[in-house]
Amino acid sequence: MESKKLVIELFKSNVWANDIIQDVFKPHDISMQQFNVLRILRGQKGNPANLSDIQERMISKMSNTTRLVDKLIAKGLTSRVTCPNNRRKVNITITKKGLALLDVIDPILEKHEKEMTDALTKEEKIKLTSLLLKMKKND
Amino acid sequence: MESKKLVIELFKSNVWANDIIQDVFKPHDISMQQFNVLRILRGQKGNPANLSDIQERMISKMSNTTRLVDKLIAKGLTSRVTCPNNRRKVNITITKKGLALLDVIDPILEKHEKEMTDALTKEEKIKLTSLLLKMKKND
DNA sequence: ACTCAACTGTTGTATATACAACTATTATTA
DNA sequence: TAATAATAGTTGTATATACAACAGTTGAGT
Repeated sequence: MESKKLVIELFKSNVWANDIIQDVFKPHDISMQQFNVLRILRGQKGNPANLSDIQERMISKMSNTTRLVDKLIAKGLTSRVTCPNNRRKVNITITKKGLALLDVIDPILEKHEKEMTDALTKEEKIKLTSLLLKMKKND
Repeated sequence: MESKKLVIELFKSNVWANDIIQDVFKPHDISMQQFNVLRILRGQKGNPANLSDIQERMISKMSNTTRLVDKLIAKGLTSRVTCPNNRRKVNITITKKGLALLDVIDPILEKHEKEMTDALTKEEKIKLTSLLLKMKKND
């Protein structure tokens, strides 16, 4: 019974968190997944990434990273060129416009992350995080 | 920082749980949402439900419950007739085939729910559940 | 009874995601 | 070196979801 309750609460928590986070991104015409790609690209610090690099670091597995990048390119937030030394690969980089968008969204996201967890003390947040990790056998 | 870590871990936990739970339903050609509708209908104990009844009890909000029920009907798991006393409403009921499917899936789901949380003690499961509830200001 | 608002559900459209088939390129190996 | 396998990414298709517009039915006020 505790297991069932927990699993249900996990799903409810996701719906709840999703609703809040999507509201952060919606005004900037970007999805959470697209934002994650941008963050990964920024983390490359100028070095290009190829598709499998991005996929590895995405939260959800994403079989369709190609189309995700397509959309970012259409918005001018990333660029893509085929890799000269291995023409199967592509070099994906974030543009200045993409970096600027991240600069706008970052503080808003952080504010919402704080607000949505403000019913918990710092210790409770840490405890909750570690229980989630333990559940997934990831600690 | 604890807030950001927690939010990320929430999303990762959902991806993780989704993967496991979807594997439970996939062999039975049913989605988690469809299964939830069936469970709600079974909970009616013979009384029909209309769409808004179902929507209220769904985990995710579902603007498309109509089509979800369409699919269950196509599989012979539910039936739908317009409500005689209020023709705007529909009476949705679960069929014997639907009940039988739930009987098959229930123990499998329960097994997976236990297994996926078996890294936690009973007390930790309860603690985790209550922290999730507290986070959402739902306790 | 007539008009208008509210309710209930359905449908259209756009976007997102999952899975499999496919293309092009590079590496292996016989 | 020719054939085959492995790699990297793209595209097709089906399904899922979100949001808005729509249609039919009922209720309320005049």
